[in-house]
Amino acid sequence: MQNLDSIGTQIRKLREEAEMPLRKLAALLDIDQSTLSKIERDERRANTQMIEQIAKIFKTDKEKLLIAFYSDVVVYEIHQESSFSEILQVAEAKIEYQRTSKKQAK
Amino acid sequence: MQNLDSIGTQIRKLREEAEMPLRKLAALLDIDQSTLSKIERDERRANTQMIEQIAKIFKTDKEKLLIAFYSDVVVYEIHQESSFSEILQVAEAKIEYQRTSKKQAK
DNA sequence: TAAATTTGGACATTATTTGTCAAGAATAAA
DNA sequence: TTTATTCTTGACAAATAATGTCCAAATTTA
Repeated sequence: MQNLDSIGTQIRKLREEAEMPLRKLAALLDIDQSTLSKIERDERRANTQMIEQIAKIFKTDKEKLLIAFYSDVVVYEIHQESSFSEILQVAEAKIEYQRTSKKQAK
Repeated sequence: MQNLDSIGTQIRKLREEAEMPLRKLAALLDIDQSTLSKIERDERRANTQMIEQIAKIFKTDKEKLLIAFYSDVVVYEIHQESSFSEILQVAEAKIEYQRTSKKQAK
């Protein structure tokens, strides 16, 4: 199954497996080390450019990281809602509908 | 199946079915009419308190409106991503995991 | 202990969201 | 068509949230 670790945890694991200090990864990403520390502990959000750079640095699948990243975003938005399962179903149907119809569903 | 109209469209339909002018609903919700106009056309976001008030005003199912609202939020966050289906799957698994485990998944 | 690494918190800066207004466009009524 | 009503648009300020930066404290490693 898919990796259910948060994007922060996945980044930290990649970094630790590579035995790279946080300070160094922060430098590569051109962000403050305290910012990266917070990202790895899910106190701040990464952005997609960072995810892409991280995938390159650790030679890992960019798409998997992006899935971890966006699923965290989705969880953050709806985790408190009891009907989360219906919400996700409807969201999927909406996206599919937008994709398949020429005209944009407004 | 569920209603795939955007939350804005659903609000507008409820209001028009009740033959209530936008101006009046805006007053009931205590927001500017231009703000409501934008919400109905999905240019601005409603919030959950508005949704709840609207459900009461038009005596409709609050939960269905909330599902429309949150699914729009989710669509907005991930619609540009090709792996949206996987993202939603992982998001659901994450939420279920959080719910079933005593300890919070961090 | 000393060195290196990571974390926490404060703060300024920037970006995004929200509220408000007034004028213009569209629609309906007279 | 004129008038009245309703709705939309854009501009702007105010409030809120996100981001970048610094530095000292805490933690971990050697």
